Amino acid sequence: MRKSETPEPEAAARSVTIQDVARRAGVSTATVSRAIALPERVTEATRAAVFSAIRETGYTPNAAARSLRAKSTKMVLVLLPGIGNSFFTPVLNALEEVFTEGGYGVLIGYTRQSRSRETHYARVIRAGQVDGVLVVTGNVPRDEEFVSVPDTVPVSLMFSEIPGTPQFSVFDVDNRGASAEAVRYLISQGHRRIAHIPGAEGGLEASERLGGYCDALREAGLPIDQALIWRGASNFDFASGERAARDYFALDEKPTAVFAAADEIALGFMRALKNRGVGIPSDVSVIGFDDTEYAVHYDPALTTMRQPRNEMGRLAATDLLRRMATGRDGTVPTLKVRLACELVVRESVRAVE
Amino acid sequence: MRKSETPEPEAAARSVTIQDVARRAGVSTATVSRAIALPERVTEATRAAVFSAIRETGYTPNAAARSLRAKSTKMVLVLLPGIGNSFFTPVLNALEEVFTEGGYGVLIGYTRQSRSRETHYARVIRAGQVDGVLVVTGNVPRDEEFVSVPDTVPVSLMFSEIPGTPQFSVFDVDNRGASAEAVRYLISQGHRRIAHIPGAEGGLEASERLGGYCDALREAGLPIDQALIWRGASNFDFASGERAARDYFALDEKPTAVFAAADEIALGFMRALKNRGVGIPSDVSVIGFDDTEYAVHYDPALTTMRQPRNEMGRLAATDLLRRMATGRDGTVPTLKVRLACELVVRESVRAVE
DNA sequence: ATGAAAGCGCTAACAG
DNA sequence: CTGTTAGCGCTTTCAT
Repeated sequence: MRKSETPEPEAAARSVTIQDVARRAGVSTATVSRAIALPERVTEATRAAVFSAIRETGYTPNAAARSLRAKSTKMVLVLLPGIGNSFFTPVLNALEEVFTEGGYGVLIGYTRQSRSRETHYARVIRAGQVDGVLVVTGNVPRDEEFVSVPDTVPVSLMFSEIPGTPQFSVFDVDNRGASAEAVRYLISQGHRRIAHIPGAEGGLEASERLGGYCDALREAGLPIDQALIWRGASNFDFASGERAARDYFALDEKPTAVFAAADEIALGFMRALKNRGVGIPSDVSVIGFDDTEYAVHYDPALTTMRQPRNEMGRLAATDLLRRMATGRDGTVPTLKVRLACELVVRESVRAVE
Repeated sequence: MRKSETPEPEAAARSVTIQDVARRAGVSTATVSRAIALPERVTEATRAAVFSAIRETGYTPNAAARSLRAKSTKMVLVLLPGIGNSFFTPVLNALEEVFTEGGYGVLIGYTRQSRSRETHYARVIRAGQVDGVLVVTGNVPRDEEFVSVPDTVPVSLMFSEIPGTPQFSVFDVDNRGASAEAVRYLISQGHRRIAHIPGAEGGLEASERLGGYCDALREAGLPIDQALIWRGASNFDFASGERAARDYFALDEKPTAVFAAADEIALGFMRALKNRGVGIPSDVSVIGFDDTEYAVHYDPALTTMRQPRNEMGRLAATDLLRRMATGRDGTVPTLKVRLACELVVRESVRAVE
């Protein structure tokens, strides 16, 4: 291990630059740069000399200098809402994998539904710190600055579109249609009195899912009863489901089935009911939305509409990669991809009559 | 909205630089730089002129140029193992919050227990792309290059230390002691025949927890029976718990209680038992480790040893912030912080006899 | 095929 | 208090 690897004893702190490599290889810095970027454009001998100099010095190109010159940072910003549920874990996993493979680093940002945070990240983008942005959230970044950015940096949206923004690629599902399908399934199992626990108001996903619920009811000639729509969810979380349970218990004429706008809501609701001795699905059937990790492991295993989160992540990342590669000339068209959801039948719904 | 915000029609693509601001404000670039960094060092009038020029032009300092000059990127790298469970969600949440507040961006990297990935991230560090590194994982990055980096960039470890690396700060829990405490609790409830489902072999955490299990048994004068140690976990995941259930059913003389090395393992195990009609805790008591989000919502709610993940994240981030602030002179001592776990009694353990 | 030189956008001496 | 100047480390013409 004891080699001539320490250039000069006194030059302790300074890190090794392309200059050091050039000197050592007996060539110019331009040649070193070329040997790395365009190996076929230098002599075999030169290349060898350069690479051994690189190895000997332990040289790694400085990212900031490269970015400054190239006007590209090889980083993307992934914006998440930052609510602490696990819905986003597989998404982030897929994104990190594809981006890293494509040579990009992943900078994450949690917007936490806060204006100042959105402004902060808008600044990050304008500072040229990232080459692309992926907004993974049900919450629309309302910041004007934000919507004004994308002419220079490609932006994609996951799960929730922003109406009137053709400059963004979008990867989502048909929330309304899938929700209708979920409710139709309940109806097909003989349920006639079906309640709904919507997500937090204000979000596009929540209102679409509510819309789908109503569609299916209307379609079947069933009445839409406001007493069966248990609003008040603060998020797609357990607590919202537990809160909805109070509405259930307050009701005289109970529904036989419930469509929750998210798995976590469904799980919270089920737990609260079981705690008070209500059997699922013997007394009430429950269907969720998302198919998160815990849906299958819960008891009873949750019947739900699966959103292909991993696939959506892979597609969104691949598209962004493609758009970033083609400069910012906007020659690459944006994509609006709507994936299919899939009904996953497990144990939480039973047929009645 | 139609204002003079478009500087020159032809200067479309080029982004606004400090030069543009200086010209507009009628000062030098140095003054602009100062007005931003050291506002108190310029005249009131100058400051006003500069800031209105900034506003008018929509200027945002270029991150790459700043990093190149300042030799600091204001970014940290958070390395995660990348297994798809939700254990890390709150950790990442805490980290992002503290780092963002401290003015740092968070670059994430999933090592996925892959050598090449570790090498990749070692390169990111050496490229000066980050000012600090947080290794959040039970898996030790074995890469030599990795261990050789930290003289230049502060590195901290969470959940699992690397023996012989005083240059890293460490934030973990006493896995062995906490596990012993969990098993002691089982013993205090009258259990004498207690099984253990260890985590994946090779990890320090898994072996420590197994050690704690043995400690508590020995302490109580109970035999350590290899037939009650159900090895074969591949990770801290559901599947490992389900696999352990097979060992349970294969056994003639069943244990009355089980200590699982992680909540997810416990949940997978419980689910498998319940599926075959085994009651929890009526037939078997189960205790977990971690207190992840789902432990409390499961039925029965899981009794477990809580790791203060959020607090650990906050402390680790704060320490790294502090170490990054003090240059790389290494004058700031590293910390070895061992936090206390807490037994959370819920419904999955019952007293026997 | 290689080298010289310019310059990306910014900050930090150093003068004035 | 403000301007001039140099230069961070790299890539990229433009010559040779």
